[in-house]
Amino acid sequence: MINRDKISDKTIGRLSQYRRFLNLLHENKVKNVFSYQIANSAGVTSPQVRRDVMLLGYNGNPAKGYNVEALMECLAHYLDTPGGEGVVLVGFGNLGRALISYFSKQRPNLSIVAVFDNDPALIGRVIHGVRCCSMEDFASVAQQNNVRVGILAVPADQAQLTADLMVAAGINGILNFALTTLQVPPHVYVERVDITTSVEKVVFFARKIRQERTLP
Amino acid sequence: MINRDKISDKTIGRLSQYRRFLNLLHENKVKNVFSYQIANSAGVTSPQVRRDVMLLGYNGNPAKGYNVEALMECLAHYLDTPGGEGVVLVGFGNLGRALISYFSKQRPNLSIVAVFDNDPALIGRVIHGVRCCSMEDFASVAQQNNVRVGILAVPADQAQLTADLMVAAGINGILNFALTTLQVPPHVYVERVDITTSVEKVVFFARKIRQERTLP
DNA sequence: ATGTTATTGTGAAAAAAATAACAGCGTTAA
DNA sequence: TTAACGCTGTTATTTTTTTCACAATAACAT
Repeated sequence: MINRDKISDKTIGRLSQYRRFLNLLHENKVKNVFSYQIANSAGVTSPQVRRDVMLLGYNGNPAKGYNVEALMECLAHYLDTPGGEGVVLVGFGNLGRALISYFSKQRPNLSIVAVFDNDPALIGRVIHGVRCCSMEDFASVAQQNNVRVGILAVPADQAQLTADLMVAAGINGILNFALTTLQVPPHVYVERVDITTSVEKVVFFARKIRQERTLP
Repeated sequence: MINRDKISDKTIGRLSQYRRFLNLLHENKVKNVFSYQIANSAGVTSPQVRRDVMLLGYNGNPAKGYNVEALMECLAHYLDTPGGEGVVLVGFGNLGRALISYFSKQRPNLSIVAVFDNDPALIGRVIHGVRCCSMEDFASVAQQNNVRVGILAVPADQAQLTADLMVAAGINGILNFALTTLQVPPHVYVERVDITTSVEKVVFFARKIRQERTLP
């Protein structure tokens, strides 16, 4: 029996990464893989991979490593929602469009059910087969499709309002690209992608490396 | 003297977030702020904030809290490159354009020096005052402008090649949006923004919350 | 059969991060 | 002037996460 209780944020992130590599292997008809190979592809250590895999309850083979298909299946069973998960996207700007094309290349388990924007000029436009709807239809579309996860790609000043709409429509997982910390009830999980912070981190550590290479 | 040595990735991320809130306060003419207010804005705890601020070497006042301007200055001194940092962006697709508009609203300390793409149809196009250049000019532009940080917003199959070009041109900090783990020399810092993984995390934890609310 | 090899699975140790706890101290108000 | 208040600065504690280390083991060659 898998214990899904005490699993951390970080572990899920890594499992998701491992899966991408496994997909690649599977496409190339590779049958087995060692922990250090997975580790290498994800930029982590091999004990880390073994430990993460242990959580899944999957057992590898000391001589052949992990069976690619079996491990993929195990990961899918662990990470994916049975029957697939529908996601809504709010914001049909450049970022929204970029996200749509990310998803169009995705596995079928995750699909964008609908895209919304409050700019009348954008409503009705189609990209990658997805049509932009008016925000007025948000609650009804989300509820009819039983959507639980929303992606927020709107300007910061509309983010909280949009998040409130999402929560009211029954969504309890939000991926937030807006440069704001959202206030949401405790039963809503928010993952934030903060591009400004990411850039500042890169700038800082890149500079730090340069300084360390120059001085000592 | 500030000790920049043993600072972690996560701390820098938080400092960057604090700064955004401080900016907001400053615009609103707020003079002082308490640790718990900063904590609240960034979704962390107040001891965490005090601890992070401690690293900067800045001291607050037990009765008034932190002086907004002084703390901002301290953060700038710590995080920013004196004279500003120029950044190059590769990839003029939807994501690239979204990033350009993110930056156009940014503080002047970070600026996009140039944007590149290898699609001839895009070269010469201008967005937010930034013109798209050919990849052929990459090395010369990057070196002439002394650029150290690059943003990678190209499809996965071109990511490694582009990263190699960046490294060859003297860049030692990369923000990678492509769905690949880059292989770079140890003196190059890579920060990855993995949208697929982020979505899968949200899906997982949203589902977990639903299950925990239904069952017990 | 059996020895060899390279890997897994996992408890134990170490490291890192977050949290708690509280002494010390400006400020304010009496 | 002084007492009360509520916050900061910092040390200690706890929790979480990662790494280490090695016994157990399946496959393969001999």
